[in-house]
Amino acid sequence: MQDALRRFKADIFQALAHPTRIAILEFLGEGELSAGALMEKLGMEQANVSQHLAVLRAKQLVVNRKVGNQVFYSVRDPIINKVLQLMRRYFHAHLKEAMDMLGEMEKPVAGAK
Amino acid sequence: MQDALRRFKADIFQALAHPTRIAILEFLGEGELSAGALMEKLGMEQANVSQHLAVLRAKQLVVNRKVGNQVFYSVRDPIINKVLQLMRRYFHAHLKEAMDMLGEMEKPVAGAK
DNA sequence: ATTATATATTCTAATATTATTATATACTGG
DNA sequence: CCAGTATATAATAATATTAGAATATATAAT
Repeated sequence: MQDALRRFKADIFQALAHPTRIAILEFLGEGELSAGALMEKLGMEQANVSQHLAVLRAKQLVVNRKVGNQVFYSVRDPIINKVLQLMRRYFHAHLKEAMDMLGEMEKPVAGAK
Repeated sequence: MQDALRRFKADIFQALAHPTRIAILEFLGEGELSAGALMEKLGMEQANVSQHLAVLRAKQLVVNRKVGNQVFYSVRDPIINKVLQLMRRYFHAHLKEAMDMLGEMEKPVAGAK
């Protein structure tokens, strides 16, 4: 069971582990948005955004409701926003190292990347 | 910049996105441990644990100090523990769906899984 | 010096994730 | 019904991550 719980958490983190999906969640943190609106804000391909939304849906991080032609998305549980908030704090606490990490982007650590 | 920030966050989440690494961080949450002790607790191959530690090190989620023969690890910033705590709350809030998700483990969603 | 112990790295095959392109579905207005 | 708009899915090629086996390095003990 302990292990199942960890797999669950890992799955959620996996869903969070993409800049586009983080952007989506951050935009949705300010309120409900249609898929099209998100696409606009992100400035990305329709199909790509839709796929990332599918990932977030699969892990139930977002919910959607259909209104006529459009599909509106929102974050299911504000805890997720809190997690992202914590990450912001973490980022600021380690700004310097973070910048370095972003700069290199290619440290030759085995198995890592 | 906004985008760099999101890449940074995504990278951290990526590092968290594995059950073994979550287990490692949770064990370390209770206090410093040697690589060997972790290996014991996890019941996994030495090389495998070492690789996961390398990932956590690369993202600076853990720090290590060498004492003679051994290497002791600890969590660098307690914010990470808070994140894991929040995930526990999230898990409990959605226990039922979580169980379902773990049960299936193979929903055919495009781009996902 | 030799052997033993603790930990890290390299290599590799299997698997998963990603962006892109093409196509499909669903709803709306005429 | 037909055309148009909004969104989702499928297929695919490029890339990344994973576990496991083999090997390397560093320290300690004899």
